[in-house]
Amino acid sequence: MSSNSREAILAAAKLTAQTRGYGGLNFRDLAAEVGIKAASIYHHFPSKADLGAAVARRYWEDTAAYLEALLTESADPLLCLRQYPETFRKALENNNRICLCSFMAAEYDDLPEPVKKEVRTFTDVNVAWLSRVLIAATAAIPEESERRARAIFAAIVGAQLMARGRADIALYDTLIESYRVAGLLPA
Amino acid sequence: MSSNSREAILAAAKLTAQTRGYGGLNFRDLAAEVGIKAASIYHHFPSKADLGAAVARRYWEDTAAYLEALLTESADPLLCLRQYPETFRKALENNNRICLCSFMAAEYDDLPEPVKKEVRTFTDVNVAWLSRVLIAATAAIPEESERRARAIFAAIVGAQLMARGRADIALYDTLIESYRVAGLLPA
DNA sequence: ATTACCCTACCAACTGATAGGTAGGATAAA
DNA sequence: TTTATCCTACCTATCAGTTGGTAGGGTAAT
Repeated sequence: MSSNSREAILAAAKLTAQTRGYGGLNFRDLAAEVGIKAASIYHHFPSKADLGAAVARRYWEDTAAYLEALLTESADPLLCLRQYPETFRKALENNNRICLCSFMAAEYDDLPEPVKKEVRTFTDVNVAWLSRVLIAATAAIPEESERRARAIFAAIVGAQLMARGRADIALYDTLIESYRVAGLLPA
Repeated sequence: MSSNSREAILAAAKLTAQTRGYGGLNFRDLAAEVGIKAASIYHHFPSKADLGAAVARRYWEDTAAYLEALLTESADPLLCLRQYPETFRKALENNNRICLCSFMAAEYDDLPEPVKKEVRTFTDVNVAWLSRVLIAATAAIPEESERRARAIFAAIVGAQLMARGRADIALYDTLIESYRVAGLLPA
């Protein structure tokens, strides 16, 4: 445990950014949540941009690990695919939060370049995983499955955002169900 | 012409909010764009919350009028439906902006109640219009078409957000095309 | 004695908001 | 037709609070 505070900062920043975005992050509140002073954060992160990038990076790293574990546990790729929307549902369950990178995608113009890069990678990780699972589950050709992977990802992100705007998880569920009915997601 | 500045403020605030959100709005920059002083904005809007609500309200009013005109001009509801994604495309064309209410949906927790209300109405206006057109175009039952309307709206919002995160309008186009292929949107 | 970690005490810049005033046009009573 | 009164639309000056960030010092473990 080289640094407990660093991890605590990262965790608190993640939760805040899922509710208030990158612009909503501030050192004082963050420090208070962790139990240190604002200036002490600078010992772990040289600037807000660095913190933001670290948070976004950790976010896609965790996502990648989680999705990988899903595939390892289950032999059935179709089952994995059906479970995918559950990942985004969890954010809503956690106090009507949304995906960190969805929020930051909205804030894109105001993001420092290093943060932008990590946000982009989050999308890449998700699309790559979906595409891979899609190929395994439906035997589609790579190019086609990549297009479909992107469509699924975008649709789910939109569903999450719309559900947040109503603070209504049930709305998210019906949207996902509608995607299945329409044929965007496997039934 | 009771007040030209009021309209100018509304127009400038709309553009800014589409790029930086409600939190990104500030009186000084806004005033500078309009050509007046920050304090003078208070003559037209009692508070930032009032300004935000007025901007969001004007936004859905304009959208409602535009969509209504679409229906009036064309006799074919299916054609209207096919044109719908074009509305959201225009925001991206305009300097990689997104729908004001998508951004504000992300910021939902930090929004004053009056602003929240107008943001919700924007969704209602869009879903109601889509539902109506869907019924006319596909002869579906109201309940079913409402579910589908919501799905279409959410998917398009997601596509717009994803395209912004890459500053890539072509990505938006391929996503919409994928929705058609998948059967979410009419081909 | 060096490093990791955290502190107090600042700072300049910026935030929404208020107080109080000015210029000019409309209205209406004298 | 002058005078008094009010209104719209803006101004300057200032406020208290918050922001990201810095300087420099303390302390405990290695």
